[in-house]
Amino acid sequence: MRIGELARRTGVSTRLLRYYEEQGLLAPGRSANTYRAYDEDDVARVERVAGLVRAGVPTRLIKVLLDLEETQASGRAAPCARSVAETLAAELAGLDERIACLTRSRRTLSDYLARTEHAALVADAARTGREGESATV
DNA sequence: ATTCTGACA
DNA sequence: TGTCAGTA
Repeated sequence: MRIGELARRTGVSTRLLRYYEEQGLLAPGRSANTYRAYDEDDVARVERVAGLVRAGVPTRLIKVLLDLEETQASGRAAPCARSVAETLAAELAGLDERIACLTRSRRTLSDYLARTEHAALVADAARTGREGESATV
């Protein structure tokens, strides 16, 4: 199928489909007319990518994850290359850093607000019910 | 009508 | 990301 149909079937714009390809997330073949040619597997692949993007995973990492899955699917040789694990570990460290930074910001604003006559507006950190977090994709 | 690449907002 | 251009 060509890009238009894939876009309709996955709900992902043709613009994004080409962008994903540019990022190495998709590798459709080309028909004689130079049009991109996608197969059924690409439909699932795109849905997978879209899900990860919605989960906030950077395309750079999605590529790592997808490559890893393919490696595990075809050759059951290496469950997870050390280099891949190191990339993921570095990403984790980066997230921890950002979380720490955001936590400081949160505390600063929270403490300040608590000192005003609007202390009641301070969101309780322990508040549960967190929505919008898409499940494991 | 549909896709392609590159570029701008 | 959307969209416009100029093609094939």
